[in-house]
Parts: sequence; structure tokens; C-alpha cells
Amino acid sequence: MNGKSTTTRTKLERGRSALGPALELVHTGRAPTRAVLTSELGVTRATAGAVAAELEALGLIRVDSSPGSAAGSQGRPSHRLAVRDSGPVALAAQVHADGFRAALVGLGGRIVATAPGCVAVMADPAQVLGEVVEAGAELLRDSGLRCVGAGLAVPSAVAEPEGTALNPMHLAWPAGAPVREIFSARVRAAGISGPAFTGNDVNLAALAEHRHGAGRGAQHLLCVATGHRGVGGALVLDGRLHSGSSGLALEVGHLTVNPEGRPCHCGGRGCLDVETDPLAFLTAAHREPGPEESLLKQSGDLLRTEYGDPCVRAAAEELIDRLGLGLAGLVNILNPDRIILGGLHRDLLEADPERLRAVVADRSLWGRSGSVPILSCSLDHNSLVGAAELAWQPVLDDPLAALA
Amino acid sequence: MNGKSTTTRTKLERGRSALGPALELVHTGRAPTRAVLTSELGVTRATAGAVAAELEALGLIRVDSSPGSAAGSQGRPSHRLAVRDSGPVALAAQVHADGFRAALVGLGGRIVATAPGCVAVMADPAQVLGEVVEAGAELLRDSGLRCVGAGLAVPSAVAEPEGTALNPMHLAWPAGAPVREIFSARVRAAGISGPAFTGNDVNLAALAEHRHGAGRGAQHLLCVATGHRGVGGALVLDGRLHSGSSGLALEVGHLTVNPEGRPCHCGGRGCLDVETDPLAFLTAAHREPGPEESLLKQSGDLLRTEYGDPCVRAAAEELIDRLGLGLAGLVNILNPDRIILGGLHRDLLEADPERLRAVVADRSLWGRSGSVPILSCSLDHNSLVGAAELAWQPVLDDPLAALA
DNA sequence: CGCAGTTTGTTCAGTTGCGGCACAAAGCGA
DNA sequence: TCGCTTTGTGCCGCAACTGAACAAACTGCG
Repeated sequence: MNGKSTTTRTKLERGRSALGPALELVHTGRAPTRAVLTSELGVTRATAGAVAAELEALGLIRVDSSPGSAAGSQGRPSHRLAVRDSGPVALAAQVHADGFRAALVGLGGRIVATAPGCVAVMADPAQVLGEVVEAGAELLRDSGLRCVGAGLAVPSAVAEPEGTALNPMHLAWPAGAPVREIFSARVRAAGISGPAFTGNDVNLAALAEHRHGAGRGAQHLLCVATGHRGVGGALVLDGRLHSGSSGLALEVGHLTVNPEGRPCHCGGRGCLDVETDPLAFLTAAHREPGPEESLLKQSGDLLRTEYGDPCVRAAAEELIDRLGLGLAGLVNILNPDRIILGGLHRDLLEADPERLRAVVADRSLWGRSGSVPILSCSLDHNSLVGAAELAWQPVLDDPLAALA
Repeated sequence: MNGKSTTTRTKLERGRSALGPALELVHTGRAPTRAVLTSELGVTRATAGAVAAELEALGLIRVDSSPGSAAGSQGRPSHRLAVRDSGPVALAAQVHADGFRAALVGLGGRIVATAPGCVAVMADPAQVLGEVVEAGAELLRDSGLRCVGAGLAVPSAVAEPEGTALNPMHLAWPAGAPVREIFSARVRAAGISGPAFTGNDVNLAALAEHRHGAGRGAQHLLCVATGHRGVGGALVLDGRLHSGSSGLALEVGHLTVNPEGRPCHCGGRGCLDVETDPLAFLTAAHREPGPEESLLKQSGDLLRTEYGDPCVRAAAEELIDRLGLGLAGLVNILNPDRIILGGLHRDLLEADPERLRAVVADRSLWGRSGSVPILSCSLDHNSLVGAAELAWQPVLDDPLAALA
């Protein structure tokens, strides 16, 4: 903070400084050829060539020098760049209300293998994480691929820097469970190489969508999504996740969207959480909610198959209006250039996109900031891919150091 | 965005890459000696010495090699670093409800000279900006100092990238006035060297406080302040102003803080804007509001001198509760690690700091994020200093290129 | 007062990432 | 087949930085 600090700072790394940015460009699909890589990096062709060769030597990318592989305009065709199929992978894990999922994810967000599963006693985080890591370790053994690290997505805010799950509502976990510590320990115990990371599932979904999905190219990406219960938010600024000073940013579930609404456990009334989640929708549509772990599917199916029913339609419009109010509030604070919706919010958007956009535009303060594009999530398993992004990040930052 | 872009990107500048960071460290007071500079930059003593010598040769900083200038611990005393007294300056300008102010600001946020003034016809932005630039040009001529550029602070959201003032409420300006264009033209016409910039006053105040005031060292700094009317907000992330994708982020005036509150021109009820500004305070305290341009002073004086009056105290507590609710909402979305208040909000904080902190902590979702430190602004003329920061930024980014 | 110990500034090779240039390679159009 | 255009590659040189050795300035101790 103040005055003399003896911390030895980020020593300006020697070694190709353009290596990380180059890998990130290939990883996110923004550098399909070496020529594009040259202009995007702002270096000479000589340097870009050397960088690409080095990434290929590291086994991360593939340079396709076969002639005729690139069509197009005049001039000599550029060699194509792509992530290597049998390159290293990250171990991604996700825990949700009704089980877990493990996967191996390569560069470019490519899912190489997945393994879903359930556990008997969901109330014990150590057991759940033990099983998901074991499933992941088995995938790794079967694949024989190198592992750069592991990432875990949990449906809860994750406090920084401790890595504790503050509100694992959908899980039967105790609040404050040290998920990062448990996950790291299990990963190490399973002999999986590389560091281990943990994050909130909506945050990680936003990160994945930004790099590989509907959020590509956005500078200020806002993501809002429901699970079976409750609402989560995330913000990606200039390609990096913004999770606040202690990981609690964008906990948007308790924005007030209906001053006369139903009371919320937070002490307020009409919070986004209780006004726009699947349970709220089913209640508004006068349907009997099924078991907790199927609320999301039940709501989505209802929206898609029975939108003609006046009761369903009225419920949808009520939720769209509430959601729009919440989004408008966020737009006035964050001024994003793109919004991505997931879960039931995605279904609501697709049921009546014009209505939602109109509400947001109407309640935003100044025209253009309210006409921000609102899109649906576009990736399968985006939280899982996002968890893998966490593990890939050190490699993207400095491939040489991370793979040494 | 997608695919091949022909834009020639940020060419990795040659020339000492550590020059900019080093200047920024001296500028923000984080490198009082060459030894600290060495560790903060993470370079060898040889490099730090060369960098400091080059900055001195550019006339930006002063290296005090006189013996005995540094007390302290063991070993050879380090040479002290300081910004040069008669170095270049930035021209800073501010327009507010009752006039304008021009100043010359050196590195380190040091105000070298100021000139306040008024204009007859405030309704014409071209005339106001013409006069403020003329006042600044006169200061420059009198000083004989080199000018690196000019910055302007206006009490309105400034849309990016056009640079138009969207809601100059306190001024009699037309909404959408092209302030950046006008200011740039006037600066060029006056023969003032360097680029010209324009920004919102609260944003610029936050930037100044982050670099030279109560916000030093904060990673996620939230700033909220009132002028005579209305409320503004700003966010500084990792040392850079976050103003959203079109400059409209943190327009927090229309957060709902009182569902049963008075109607607001935005269409809602009980907005922060109409519930916590000086006019709201005077009304709540049953005092006759004076002329528009003295509302802030009138409110502050009332708070400081008559806090014993039950009527004043009740009004203050009501506003503190409303402000706390608004801040808690922002804390839940942004999770800052420090909050700075200006204008009447600062006076409210100082009247009863415990009450405000308690409200924020109570309405924040998870303990620690709500116990964020809340401080008063600590700089005089922080918007003015912030405007100068805009003009200094190119020099801080690349001193050699900017001063060439 | 002198000497060890500590921290800082300076000088001088040596390394290296990268720009700049020239040339070769690979496609298109006439 | 001959330009024309665009891309890949080898070579040279610059300059920023590291590392190490040495000099300088101060404290503390005997």
C-alpha cells in the first residue's frame, strides 16, 4: 500500500513476450492464419512466424503448411493455425443441484471427454469433490493426455482470497465451506498435475461465452442466468472476469424489481431472485412445481410448448418485465455493450425478445446504453468450459513458464 | 470483431518500456527513492538508474543526489525522486453550476496556478468553454511552462466516443452538446499544445482521489458524490477509470432507495438523485432552500453547525439511511474495496459515520463485502486534478512518444 | 578513529527479443 | 507465361535489459 514495499514485483519476464497473446488469439479463434496473427499482435512477419513455430514446438497449436489449405483472395495463401487435437487438456469439474460433471477441455474450449455422475450424500462437500475429481482422474488416465491444471464451478459465490462457498443454496452444503481448499487437496491427492482453481458457475459461464460463445468480441459483457433457484450475474471486462475485491461482485439476486413483491430471505421485497427464477414462473403460471432439481427444465418446457396458454403467457410477460427492470438497473450502473442470458432468462428472452428489449430500453436512462444487444447463451456446458479457462489461464499468460 | 481485421494494432513500442510505469510510480508518490523504484518495477538497479536518468533528462522528475537528503536505516541512502517543480503542466478546466475554473496542474497532482471565473450567458457551451480556455491560456502564458495537453470536467455524463454531454442538468446547456469537440477546437485555436480530453466531473474526481488522495492503493474504488443537485458515481478499477462501453457507467442517480419516495423525472420513485441531494436534505430539514448554486454549501453548513437541532438531525439520518441503501446496492453489484464520498454525501458521512457504515453493512449480502471502508474525499479541486490526469495520461503511458 | 556490515549507485560486457530488409514462395488474373 | 499481390524466411543490427563486479555512502561497534 504505502511507502516502501519489499515485495519483489512482477519481474518483466524474459522470453518471447508475444507468446501468451499469440496463444490467446488462437485459443479464442481470432487468429485463424499466421497473417492475421501478424497484424493482431502488431509485430513483423518474422516475429509472428517465430512465435507460431514456438507454440507448435510446445505442442499447443498446429500450423497447417499444406498448400491449397487456404482459399480466398489474391496473394500467397497464409498457413492456417489451429489448436492441436491431441494437445494438453484442462480438467474441468462442475457441481450442481443434482450431481456433478467432469470433463477434459482442450484449447479453444473443445470438450474432449465428459463424465456425469451423482453422489449419495450431497451434504458433504469433501465427498462430492472427491468423487468428481476421481471421475476426472479416470478420464485423464483413459485419454493419456497431459493436464495443465484443474478448474471447478460451483453454484455459489466464492469468497476471495479464501475460496469459500458463501451461499451454496441449491446444494446441501454448509455456508462457508472451503471448497477451493478441498478441491485443491483432492486434485493433488489424485496425482493430477498443475494448479487447481475454483469459481462461481455463472462467472465461469460468462468467461466461456466471452471467449468461445455469444460474448466473443464484447468489451463489457454482462451475463445473467438462473439455475433451478435464484439468479446469478457476471461481468467480463476487457477479457478478464470482474469478480470484485473479494469475489462477490455481480451478486445481483437481490436487486429490487418489484417494490410490492413477495418478501425475500434477504429482508427486502421483490428481489430479482424470488421474482424471476423458475419457481416464481411456475407459481405465476399456476402450475404445480415439480422436484427442485427439475424446476428449470419444467419451466423451459412450459415456455416452449404452451406459450399459447394465456396463463403461461401472462406469467412469462410478468417475469420478462421484472427481468427487464433488473437488467435496466444493471445497464445504468455497468453500461455493458452486450448482455447474455442463461437458464430460464434465456427461455424468457427467446419467448418474446422484443418485449424484453423494449423494457430494458425504456427503463435505461439514455437511449443508446439501453439498446444494448441481448443474446442467448450459445455454448453447451459453458460453466464447465469456463472452469477449464481458469486452469488454462496460466498457460495463456505465459506458455513457457506454465509448461516448464 | 470477427475474422480477419486489417487494423494495424498497437505496435509494441520500442524505447524503454519501463519508462511509463516508472513515471507513474513517481507521479502517484509510490516511488520516493530509486531503490523503491527498482523493486516496484522489478528490474535491476542498472535499469532503474537509467530510467530515472532518462526521466530527469526529459525534464519530468528531479533526482536529488545531494548527500544526507535521505535519513533512515542502514546502508547507503537512496537518492530521492520527486516530480520537477518547473516541469511541464497540464491545463485543467472545470465547468460547474456557477461558473468555471481553470488551472495548471503538474505531475503529482500539484496545482501550480488557478483562475476562477464566471460568464454572463451560461446557456451557450461554446461561449463558456471559450472563456475557460482563454483563462487557461493566460495562465500558461504567465507561467511560461510547457503544456502537455488539456482536460475538461463537466457535470454531465459524457457519451463515448462522441464526447457529447447527455444530461448537463445544472448547466443551462442543451442535452447532447458536443462538449469534447467544442473544447478541442477552442484549445487548438488558443494555440495550446497537446491533445484535449473531456470527462464527467465525478469520474475525474474519482480518478484524482485514486492517484493522489483518499483512494490511493485501492484496487476497486467506488466514488459517489453530490453537486448542488443530483448524484454521480464513478468506479476506478486497477488504476483505470471504468466508464462503461459508452461512457455511461455508474450513472447511479436513479437507483431506487425509497419505494414510497417522491417521483423522479426518470419515471421512477424515490431515486437516489431526488432522495439524497442537497435540495432533498434542506426540504427534509424544513429549511428554505437558497439559490441553486449555493445549495451544497447551505446544506453542508447546516449539517456542521446545527446538527444539534432535532429537525436537522432527523433529516440527516433519513438521508444517511437512504444513501446507505444505495451504497449497499452498489456494493452488492461492484464489491469495491473502498468507497469515497464527496459533496453532501461527504458531509453526511462526517456527521454520523457509524450510522452510515452500519446501514451499508446491514444491507449488504455477505458480511465482509459490506464492511468496506467508507472515506471522505481528501483533495481540493479533485475534479480539476482529475481533468489534468486525462491530459497527463499519454505522457504516463509513453513519455518519449508523448513529449516528442 | 577505524573497520565490518549493509544498502545503493555505476560501469561494462553479454544476451536476446524484435524491427527492418531482402528475397523466395505461392496463389490470382490477363 | 508474365506481372501483381500477399505471405513466409533468413540475416543483420539495434537497443533494452540482465548479471556481475566494483565503488560509494551511511550505521554501528569496539
